[in-house]
Amino acid sequence: MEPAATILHADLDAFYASVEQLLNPELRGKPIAVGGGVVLAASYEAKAFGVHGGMSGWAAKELCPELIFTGGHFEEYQRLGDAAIGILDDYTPLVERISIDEAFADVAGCEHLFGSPETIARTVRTRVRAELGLPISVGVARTKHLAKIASQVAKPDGLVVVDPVRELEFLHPLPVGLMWGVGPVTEGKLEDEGILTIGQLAEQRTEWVQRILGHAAGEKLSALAWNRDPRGIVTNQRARSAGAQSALGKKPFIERIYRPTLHHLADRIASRLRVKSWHGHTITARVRFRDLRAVTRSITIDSPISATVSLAEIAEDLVRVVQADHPDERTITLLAISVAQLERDPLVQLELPLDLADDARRPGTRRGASRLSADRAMDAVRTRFGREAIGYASATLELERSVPDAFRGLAEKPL
DNA sequence: TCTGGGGTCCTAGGACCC
DNA sequence: TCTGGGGTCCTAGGACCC
Repeated sequence: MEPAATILHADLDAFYASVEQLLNPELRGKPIAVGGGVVLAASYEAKAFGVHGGMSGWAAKELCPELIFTGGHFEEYQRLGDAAIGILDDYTPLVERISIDEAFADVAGCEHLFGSPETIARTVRTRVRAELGLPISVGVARTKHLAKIASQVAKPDGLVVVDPVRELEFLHPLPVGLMWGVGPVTEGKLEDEGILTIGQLAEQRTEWVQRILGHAAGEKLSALAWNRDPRGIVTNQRARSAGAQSALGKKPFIERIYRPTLHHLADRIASRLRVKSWHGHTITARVRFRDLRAVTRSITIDSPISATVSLAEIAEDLVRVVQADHPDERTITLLAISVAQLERDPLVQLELPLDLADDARRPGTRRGASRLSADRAMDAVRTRFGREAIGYASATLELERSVPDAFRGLAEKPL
């Protein structure tokens, strides 16, 4: 007997835009974009004009002069996204959330309670529409990869069930760009070889694909082209790194500019880490120049980092290394910090001089411990009175923010 | 007037160790 | 002194995902 198609992939359609149209009936049926300087999400009416996420607001307005810019209901995005995924939880504990608006679920063994996978998918779609007022597309298949492709094919507001005996019939005529892991670069390389469909990719030997795309990517895509996808549902994924970035427009590459920005970024990251008593060992700073070329410098240190000022100082040092290596670059357009090699330290509450990296940088001092204590006091104030209540002077200066902090939180993966 | 923010994984070279 | 091979870690860059 063939294994059954029990994996669901559920994906809310044009999510932020749909929420805005839900909240304000006057926006329904109209081309709208969430965001301003950059389009974070576009309604289907706007997509018909070629407007899409990531595009500058200016370019979007060119394509669609009657485009309405709106948005800002961040709490509603979070609440409705959680509620939609919560409906999946009613049918199976095996739910893997991918982002605010997307999740996989495995309903194997749920038939006697709730009906077939297709029935459950229909029920989920009906409930999301009835209880939340939002359109959601669902794909049902035997593997995650195929379920994901099915939901993309089902959009907007549709359902596609892939019969296990007709998988390749469904998969092979589709363009390679629909595959997980094929972006513009890979698609271009394959097109150069005359490969446009998943079926054409499947015809090639794995060794050949690996030579074109690299060892790992070649092996993975060759398998996926035959719908060989070994991945199961993984619940409660934790982040392996935490970062923050800020686009700056065009700013001179000088300390007076990058120092306050790095402190603000360090503050965001370090406070997130401290909430969960995490710390990290590898710190990466990224600087993007005017031509969008980005350079990174990183360092791995034995002792853990979770104090804001220590993280900021290390990031500053890394940025100074970038500057020394690129003396001709006078303008920067983005700064980013990321912390990886995350660990939870069982000793963290002892307030030992944990920040040995900082101490190593200043032999004979024990400032790391006091920094962490000060941070914890500040965290406590923020817990009671909100993030904006208190902060480092240098980090709370008037920074130009292209995207509000409330939006940033939506993209964060739980630590 | 091209490009926001938070992530994951892979590759390739070099250092270092056995 | 030179030479071999394998494994691991670190660093920099890049592709991709939502």
